[in-house]
Amino acid sequence: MQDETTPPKPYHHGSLKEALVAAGMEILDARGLEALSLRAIAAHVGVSHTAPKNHFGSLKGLLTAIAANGFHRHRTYMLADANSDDPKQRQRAAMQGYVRFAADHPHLFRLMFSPALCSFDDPALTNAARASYGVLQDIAAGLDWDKSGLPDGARRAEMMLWSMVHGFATLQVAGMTPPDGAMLDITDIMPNFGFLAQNGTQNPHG
Amino acid sequence: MQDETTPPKPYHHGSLKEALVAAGMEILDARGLEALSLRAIAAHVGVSHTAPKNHFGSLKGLLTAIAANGFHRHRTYMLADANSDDPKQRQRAAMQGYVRFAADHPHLFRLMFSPALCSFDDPALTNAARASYGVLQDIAAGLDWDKSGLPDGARRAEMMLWSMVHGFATLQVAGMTPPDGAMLDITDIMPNFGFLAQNGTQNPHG
DNA sequence: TGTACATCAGTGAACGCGCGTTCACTGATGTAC
DNA sequence: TGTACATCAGTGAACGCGCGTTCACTGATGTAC
Repeated sequence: MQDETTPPKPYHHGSLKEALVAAGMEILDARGLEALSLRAIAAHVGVSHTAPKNHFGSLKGLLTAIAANGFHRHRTYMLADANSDDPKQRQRAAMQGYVRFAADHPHLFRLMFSPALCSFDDPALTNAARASYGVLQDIAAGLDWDKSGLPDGARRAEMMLWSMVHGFATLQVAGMTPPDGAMLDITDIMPNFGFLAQNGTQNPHG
Repeated sequence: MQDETTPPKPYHHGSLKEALVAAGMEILDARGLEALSLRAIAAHVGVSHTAPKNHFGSLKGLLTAIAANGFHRHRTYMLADANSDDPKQRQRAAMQGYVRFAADHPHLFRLMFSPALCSFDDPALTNAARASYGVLQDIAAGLDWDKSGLPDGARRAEMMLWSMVHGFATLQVAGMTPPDGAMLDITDIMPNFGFLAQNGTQNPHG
């Protein structure tokens, strides 16, 4: 007795692949990385827990797809203010976007940097990660950070910027702040980076 | 038939608590964080897997003790050159020690910064972590990093230094390096920190 | 236009695994008197 | 010096749980002719 408003659930899902990735995201945000199992994801979509195998091969394949999607969103966060006229503002926004992404999706962020869980042999994942890293690269290129005259100055600047913002995000996600610490903004710990500084935004004295 | 060279194993271990922590360290280094279970640790010591409960209450209690021990070793790594006459060298060594610890004990490092796995309510853990952080604080105090005139300069400098070195170590442990990247030394990405720089140690040109 | 058949997508029961915890217990130790 | 007893430390079987994978299967779709 199936009336017209509740059509029978079709045998084939139609877009199960995308649905599984989306479900994985939701479980990550709601219940964390430890709750992210094949069975949990399949149940969230309302499908047999063996169904994902057809699309992803194994759990690791599904986690890899989720991580790749995460890097796309990560990039979007960093480009939130990409249309701003003010280059300083664009750069600040990218740094803040990196950190905000980690704060909004701490477990996804962890997954994305866990080579034990997702496979960085997968081009979809590495391409997504590279695209996200490209935003950082563009900023580092303008930094003129390394004045030592040594070669590899560009890479040093990139690695410096990446280390700092990644460390900040990681520590924040882990709840690690200096013993007496109030929350700082990422741009407030890099005032020496001329065009990144956001002087006077909080508690200016004098 | 027990000869004198193989005395019977005593019913009481004598120093099971310490032995369990040591076993946990060894399992972490040899087989990783995922292999670190109550049963594995107990088996490594040669004891019933319910025995740890008497000393640690639960798995989390044992992991917390392991993490606390990890922070002690972490501090020791940073103080490797603490007796050097050259303050620059002491500071460089501390940064490098932070990174080297993570490289030598990647899974322990991960555990130490996983509040989901070990309890930061335990004073033994927080004290050990604070002691380790103190080494960073001492370095940051000499940095004169924040020239903005804003209050909280000390905390900004600490957080900057901590973020950078922690990010660098985390990315290295995760196998994340810039797309074309050879391995850099932590001190090579911070040449602008005057007294931390180690100019000309690799590939100086001119 | 119809039919046969290969392929794809999803099912559901069963498997073995390792996990942390509970439980009643026993061996060893320490302490009061 | 001896004895009773409480406490501590470790045992080993059993529990229920959730996991990823395997397996034989069935429903749906697409394609060749």
